[in-house]
Amino acid sequence: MSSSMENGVSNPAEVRTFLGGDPRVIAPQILGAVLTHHSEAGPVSVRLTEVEAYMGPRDSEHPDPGSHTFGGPTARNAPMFGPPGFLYVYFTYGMHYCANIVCGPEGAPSALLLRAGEIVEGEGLAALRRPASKALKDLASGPARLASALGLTTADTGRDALAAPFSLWLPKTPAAAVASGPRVGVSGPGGSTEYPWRFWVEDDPTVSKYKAAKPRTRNTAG
DNA sequence: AGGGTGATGGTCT
DNA sequence: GACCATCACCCTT
Repeated sequence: MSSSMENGVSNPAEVRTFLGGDPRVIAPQILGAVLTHHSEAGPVSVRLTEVEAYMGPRDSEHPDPGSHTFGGPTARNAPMFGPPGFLYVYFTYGMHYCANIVCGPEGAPSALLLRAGEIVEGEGLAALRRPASKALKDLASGPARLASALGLTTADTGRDALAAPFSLWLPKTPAAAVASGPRVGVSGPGGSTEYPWRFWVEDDPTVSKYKAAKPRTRNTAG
């Protein structure tokens, strides 16, 4: 066993218990964790440096208008209503995937959006999947970039992140300097400072660049 | 270093 | 049919 393994936890039962609570509490502690995906082309591992917490539906103790569960269960968000430790992957903007790890006890759905990380294994494969990336630190410096680098698509939604072909390793000592602020790309009150549910490792170069979304109209003529 | 914008389709009302 | 939990690229400073 490697020394890094001795400094952390990868036992699925232990990790699932850890994920079974409030994602806003889990978020600062999961930073530094390493998620691995073994594909036929090889493994890619990412050390998480930025996550966002999303809470349960309307009738929960903490209503979250920014969450996909706000309107209640649908076919898409079904994994969020299941047990913790499973993946919720969705397709957005007609071209990108974003990956979450489900948190909270079953019946009180919540999740952590994996927003950014450092590729610590399989850089070559990750770079093949992310041809536009010009620097190693940008391979997973955004939610769609991270999903792409790991090779995650909606085919992976509902799959167990703690069992083959996935694994999740948790460090025993959490990241020292964690910052928090409003979530990115969330419109309405869910994106305000009243919901400072984005957490990141301070001064880490792989954290995504915050760019406020500007409202735009789309040309539907034709 | 940072703003503007085209691409492109699932999901839900 | 409006809205996206976005990215890359092309501009201007």
